[in-house]
Amino acid sequence: MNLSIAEENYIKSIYKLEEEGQEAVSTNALASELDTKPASVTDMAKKLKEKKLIEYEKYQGINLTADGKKAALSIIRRHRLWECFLVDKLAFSWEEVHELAEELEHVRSEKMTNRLSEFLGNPQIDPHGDPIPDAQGKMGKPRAHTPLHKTKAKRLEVVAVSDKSTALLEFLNAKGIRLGTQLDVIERYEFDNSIELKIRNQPAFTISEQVSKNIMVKPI
Amino acid sequence: MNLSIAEENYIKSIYKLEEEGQEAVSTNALASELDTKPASVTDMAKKLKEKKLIEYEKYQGINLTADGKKAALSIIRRHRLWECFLVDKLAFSWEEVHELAEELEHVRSEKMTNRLSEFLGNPQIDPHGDPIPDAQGKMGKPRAHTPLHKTKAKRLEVVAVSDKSTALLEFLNAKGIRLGTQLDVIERYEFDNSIELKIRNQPAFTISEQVSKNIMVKPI
DNA sequence: CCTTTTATTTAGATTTACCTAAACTTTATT
DNA sequence: AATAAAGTTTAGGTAAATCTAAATAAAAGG
Ligand SMILES: [Mn+2]
Ligand SMILES: [Mn+2]
Ligand SMILES: [Mn+2]
Ligand SMILES: [Mn+2]
Repeated sequence: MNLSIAEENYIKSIYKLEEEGQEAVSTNALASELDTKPASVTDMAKKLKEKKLIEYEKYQGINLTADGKKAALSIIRRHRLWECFLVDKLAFSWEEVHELAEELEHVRSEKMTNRLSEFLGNPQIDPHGDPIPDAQGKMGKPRAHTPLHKTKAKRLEVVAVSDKSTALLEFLNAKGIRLGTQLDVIERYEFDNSIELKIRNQPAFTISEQVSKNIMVKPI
Repeated sequence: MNLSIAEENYIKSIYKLEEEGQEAVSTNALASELDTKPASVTDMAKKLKEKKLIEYEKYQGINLTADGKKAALSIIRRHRLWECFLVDKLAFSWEEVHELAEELEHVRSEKMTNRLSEFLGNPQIDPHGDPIPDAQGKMGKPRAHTPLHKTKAKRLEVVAVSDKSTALLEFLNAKGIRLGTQLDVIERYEFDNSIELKIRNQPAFTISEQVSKNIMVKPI
């Protein structure tokens, strides 16, 4: 099954949207995820169905087949390993690596991927806290996928971020929030669902619901 | 100047053929270097001329402009740095890295390239003995470009190989020839220009002119 | 210098991945 | 249930990078 770069990007996005809970991935959702037009998605859906990577019936949305899932996990493995490489070895910061990994992920070589993993010490999570599928395509469940805005606990540790945009990650940098950061919830404001937080030895600050939705936490 | 992958591969091949001495690079030579058809080369030549990366007049062959040369050196820098990475950090052997670097070279990020170089200790030559252009696009002259079949000296050191095919490199592996290997020329046979060689503590062996043309040496 | 051979270009197709605009389905709202 | 709105697909096009076959130009050989 030899996939083009475009096909790989589609497969990865379908995987992402399925994982986010979409029962069947809609044409519009995919188009907006891939920053393309719905008509283009329909075209590609026909091609991926032909290749048996997705199930697709007109107007019924898209789902990955077992083969499609396998392909997705392999792409995601490469993506996340390269992100680790860029952060751990080339000293990039977490907001810089996603775009680069978006390209590096398309160099397909199992040997290189496995050697890279080994070189990095077989990391289990990438710089945004997402789990890295192993060579067999098995991915550890996200260590916690409770977003900050949905937890009741008062003392929390940041385990992942779900949005990898430079905008969000730079905001978090500015506030001193990174993976492993421990947070105290001072107050939740019902009006706009904003949350007041405190990090030890620092002044408290408030974040919007938009932000808190994208911070994955576990209680400590 | 944003180049497609195809354009980058053309630029790199033109650079290579010019370096090998072609005054003006011919359509056929480029086609065979790129494993494509002459008609496709003509099409691309028009496009690259439009972008001012080459000088080209119908039937007159192709030459890189200053801009074209700059682009070529930047691609070659990335290619060779990735080859170093694969050999030095991921323990690949020299015959495995060219194809992978052929893809990795197209991920364009000056920051990543420079960080990679630094991470590798700013290497000056790649695993095949070719010099690596620096961040400013300056490339050290090949340390020696005397091919074995043209030298008179009896005691030699291997400094580079000019053909990067798996076939040649595996042959050299089998004979114990790598960068830095010291060779004694035992005999030159005029009939077929084959050469009998000896490496210290090993039995002598003979190589064809085909092979000796691709081994770059310096006297010691 | 004329002719044959070789090299190169043009013309016309094809494939992939897009796009816009129009048509059609599904779903939501009165 | 009828209609409006939203979502999706089709039809028809474009641009990039290929290709084959035919035409044309350059080079080589007598
Ligand atoms: Mn990422
Ligand atoms: Mn990608
Ligand atoms: Mn190479
Ligand atoms: Mn390449």
